[in-house]
Amino acid sequence: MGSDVTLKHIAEALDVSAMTVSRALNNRSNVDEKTRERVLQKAKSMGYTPNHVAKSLVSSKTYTIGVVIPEITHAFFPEVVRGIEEVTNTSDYQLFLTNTNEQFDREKDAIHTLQSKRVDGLLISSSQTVDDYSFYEQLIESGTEIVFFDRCIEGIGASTVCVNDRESARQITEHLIESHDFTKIAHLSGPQDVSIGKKRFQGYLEALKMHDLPVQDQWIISGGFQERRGYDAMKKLLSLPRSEFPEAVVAVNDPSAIGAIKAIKEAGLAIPDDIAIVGFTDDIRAPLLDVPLTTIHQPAYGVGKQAAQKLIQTIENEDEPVEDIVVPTTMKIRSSCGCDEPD
Amino acid sequence: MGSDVTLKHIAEALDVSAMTVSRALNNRSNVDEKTRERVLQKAKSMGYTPNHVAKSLVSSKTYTIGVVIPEITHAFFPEVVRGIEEVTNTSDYQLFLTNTNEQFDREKDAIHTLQSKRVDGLLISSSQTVDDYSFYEQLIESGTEIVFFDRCIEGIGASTVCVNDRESARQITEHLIESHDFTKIAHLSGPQDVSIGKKRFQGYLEALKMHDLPVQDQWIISGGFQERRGYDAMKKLLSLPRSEFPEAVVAVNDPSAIGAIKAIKEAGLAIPDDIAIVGFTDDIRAPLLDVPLTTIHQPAYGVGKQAAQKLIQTIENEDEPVEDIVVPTTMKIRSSCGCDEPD
DNA sequence: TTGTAGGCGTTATCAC
DNA sequence: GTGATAACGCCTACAA
Repeated sequence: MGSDVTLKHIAEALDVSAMTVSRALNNRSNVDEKTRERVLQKAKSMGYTPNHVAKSLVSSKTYTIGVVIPEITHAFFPEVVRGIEEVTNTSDYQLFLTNTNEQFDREKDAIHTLQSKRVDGLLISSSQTVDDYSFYEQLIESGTEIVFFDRCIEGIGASTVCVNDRESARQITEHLIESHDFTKIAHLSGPQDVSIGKKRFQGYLEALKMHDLPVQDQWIISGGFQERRGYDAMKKLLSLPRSEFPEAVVAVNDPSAIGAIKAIKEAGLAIPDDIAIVGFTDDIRAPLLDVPLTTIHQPAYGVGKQAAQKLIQTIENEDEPVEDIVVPTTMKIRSSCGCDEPD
Repeated sequence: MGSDVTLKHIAEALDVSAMTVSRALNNRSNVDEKTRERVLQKAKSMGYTPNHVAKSLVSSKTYTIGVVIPEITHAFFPEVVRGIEEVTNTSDYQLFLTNTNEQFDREKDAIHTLQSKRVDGLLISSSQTVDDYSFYEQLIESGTEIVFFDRCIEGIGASTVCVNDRESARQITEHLIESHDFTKIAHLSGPQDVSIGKKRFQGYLEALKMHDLPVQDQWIISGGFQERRGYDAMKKLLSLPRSEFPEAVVAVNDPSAIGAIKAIKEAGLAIPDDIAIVGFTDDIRAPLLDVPLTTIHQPAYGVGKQAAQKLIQTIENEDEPVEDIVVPTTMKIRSSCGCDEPD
């Protein structure tokens, strides 16, 4: 509910018009000071709560943002949401949160509903099963304000906020090559329709290329962003003849790496001695693993904050330009790559 | 946005009344089948999106639920949210998520805004700084539908969904007493205005009492639910003369325990040999710590699911009774209590 | 400074 | 089976 006291009720109680009450409550200048006070007091005593639904109908502005994330239990996303909140909280927007569970169908449904609720804009991180950019293109064409974050679709007219995925993936792969002299490096990849899946894969390839290492198809296993997918992908890798095992593995993200680690252990192999592994995210669990995970730290909070800021500017500013915002990462060297743990 | 096509536009294009369009779109029975099809097709081709804001104004129902949580980065809560989502997703409610950062002021603000947006109901887990139940009482009295979860306020007319905090705290404290013969057991407590703070403390006291152990004020440190608070509380405990150190510590939750562990390590002490420790939550990190944490597993997903179900029933059912729903926990014995790790 | 009329997009209701 | 009208709670625009 909310209260069922309306402007009209207050107006009748005070024997003025509803408009006067509205003006008083909204701090308009053209109200007699005494009237205003009478109104304010009455509103309070009657327990009035403004009805934003009615306001929104008039103004066609809801002060509401739809946030679409693929996996709320991946710790990265709650941290992003916290960043988003930090911004929306001070600018008086509310957040509709929808978790798509990595299902594109659920994502589409959610977005439709959000549109029916007339959100002012959308903050989207695509699910790993996207297969159809045209859905987003239509959305954008129809005037929906969107900012993508993390799992971005670039080049279709919406701003994006991502980390420098390609460079970071290259950097961590190069670390394996340069600091540990590995030449046999596998990649547990993400879906190639999703920006981070593709870019991290590209970064991996780039690193190999820059060091004249051959690309071996059997070491590129297509997996996904969840622990389970990493586990399955690693299993597949471990089904190769022992002599063809890679020395190191670059996982598309930390959950995937954690799944892979499980598979490695189950196979009775040691990390990093038999197989080294690195991730991407800096999951809350990364430093706590038996063998702490070397990974790329992503500033989730900052991603959320920037995405929210950009969206609100886009909403409130006619000619806010479309931008691809890149936020920098830092490499976290721990011991799963073969380094001695610092600290 | 959303589209700016309205019923009226479709009606004009088809030369029928807006009512007919409305009826066709809402699958009412009294529409000619041919008319319906014409409408459906036109609506699609014009890119019509129903305006829920207007609908809500008429029906005074928004199909929207406000979720108020104190700390989105505590992994327990995202998991609860996932449970909530599972229910709301199938019953077509949307979720307004607000994170109060453990600040009661922010919580009150958030709830007011949510009321202005005319949510159909509220799912609340109080912030640790609550100091004023009357706020909730007024809310409930004014007809707002509320279900509390985890951090509950009982006995003021709203349903609650909690784990059996007191029994669980007693059980894990008794484990320290019975399985490890500890007699000197400290408690890092939570705020006593918050249900779980109070009940877990009571459970701790009960266990001591049942085993005729004296309650020592110096071993009861008032802390909070965050890692930082646990750290500070433990520091305080460790400032006692060495001879007065407890043998074991019962922390109010896992984040607090993890903070405390940090303090213990910094003091150069070993877990569990110098000081044993147990938590409450079964945080995602608990099994991964150097010394895996013995704790109480709370079925977060189930808590969310039950809370959402109860709220929706309360919303949709005039005379749904007020209930205090208890969901069972399980004790997770790991090694921080002094046990050998199983498995 | 205050009030009146009209409309935002939808639906309930009653008439045809 | 369909349409006209009024209403939901509020605000813009104009008038007094």
